[in-house]
Amino acid sequence: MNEHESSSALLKAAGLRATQPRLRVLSILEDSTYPLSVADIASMLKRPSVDQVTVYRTLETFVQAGIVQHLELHQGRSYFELATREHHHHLVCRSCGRVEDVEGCEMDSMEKKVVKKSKHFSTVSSHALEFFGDCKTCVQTR
Amino acid sequence: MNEHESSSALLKAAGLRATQPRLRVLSILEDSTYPLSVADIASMLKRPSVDQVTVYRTLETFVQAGIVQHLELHQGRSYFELATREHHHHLVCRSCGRVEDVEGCEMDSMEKKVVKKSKHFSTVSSHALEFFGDCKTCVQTR
DNA sequence: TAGCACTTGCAAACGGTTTGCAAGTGCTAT
DNA sequence: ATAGCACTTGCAAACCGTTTGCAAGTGCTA
Ligand SMILES: [Mn+2]
Ligand SMILES: [Mn+2]
Ligand SMILES: [Zn+2]
Ligand SMILES: [Zn+2]
Repeated sequence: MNEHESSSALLKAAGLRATQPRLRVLSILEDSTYPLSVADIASMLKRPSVDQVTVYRTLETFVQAGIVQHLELHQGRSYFELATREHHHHLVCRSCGRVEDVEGCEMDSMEKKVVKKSKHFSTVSSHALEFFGDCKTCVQTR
Repeated sequence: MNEHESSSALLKAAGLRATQPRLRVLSILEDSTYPLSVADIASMLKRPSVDQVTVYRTLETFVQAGIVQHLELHQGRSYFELATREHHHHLVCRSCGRVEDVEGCEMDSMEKKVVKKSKHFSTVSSHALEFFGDCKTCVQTR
């Protein structure tokens, strides 16, 4: 089974039609080593192009199906990456936007403390954590 | 020195003119126990009203002056709170948007680990951390 | 291979935020 | 106290990422 066939199977297993736009978006996400914005993905989809609206809808569909994770890294823009990875966070360059994975989350104990101390909440179901800095390239250029 | 005078002095110390809109926005932030959105603040400014654009510019000015902190709690909306507080994080209700402070940040050691493991970054200057859950009121209502 | 439901493209709407510009106001120097 | 200027404000409109409506297109099933 080649990769096209397996992607197709993945979509069908999720109850989704294996359409051209979906297969191509999935392939782009599989090839990327960092989270991508909708604009990133749309700009990689040429010949034939895929409408940006279709990219939005495809990603939303993938999120609902649990195939993709939606991230809010900075300034109100949405980023997406495959959900097949272990829970992790990101390190973002304030200057160029470069994103690097941060493995190893140690928030479990803190979440418990948060619940214990909270007045208005009895459960904490998730958290968002990003680190910010300037990447070596940007530090050098300055 | 009453509170109006001290607010006025605070602004002047930052090299800012103590205008009516600025004094009123500052007072609203001082009175709030949780971060406020621009819409929140604008809706509290009646008789006479203050244009939403002015609220945006005032908050941006305050952020530059280090008086106010800009938070991105969840997609598409900016929140602001006084920067005079100790570093802390927030617990946000996914259902109604209620926000509660979370005191006690334990990220220092994790930031060091992140830097040590990073390939492309040599410093981490800050982090954003929010916890999400459903507040007791929303859990009950469901 | 035909038919239908699901999916896509296009245009337009949306909502938070930013910008341009003329009118207004706080501050400083008289 | 007042005049003058720079800074600030209000209003209208632009901006930009995202969402929605609808007709045309396409994957899947029978
Ligand atoms: Mn990642
Ligand atoms: Mn707070
Ligand atoms: Zn985590
Ligand atoms: Zn912290």
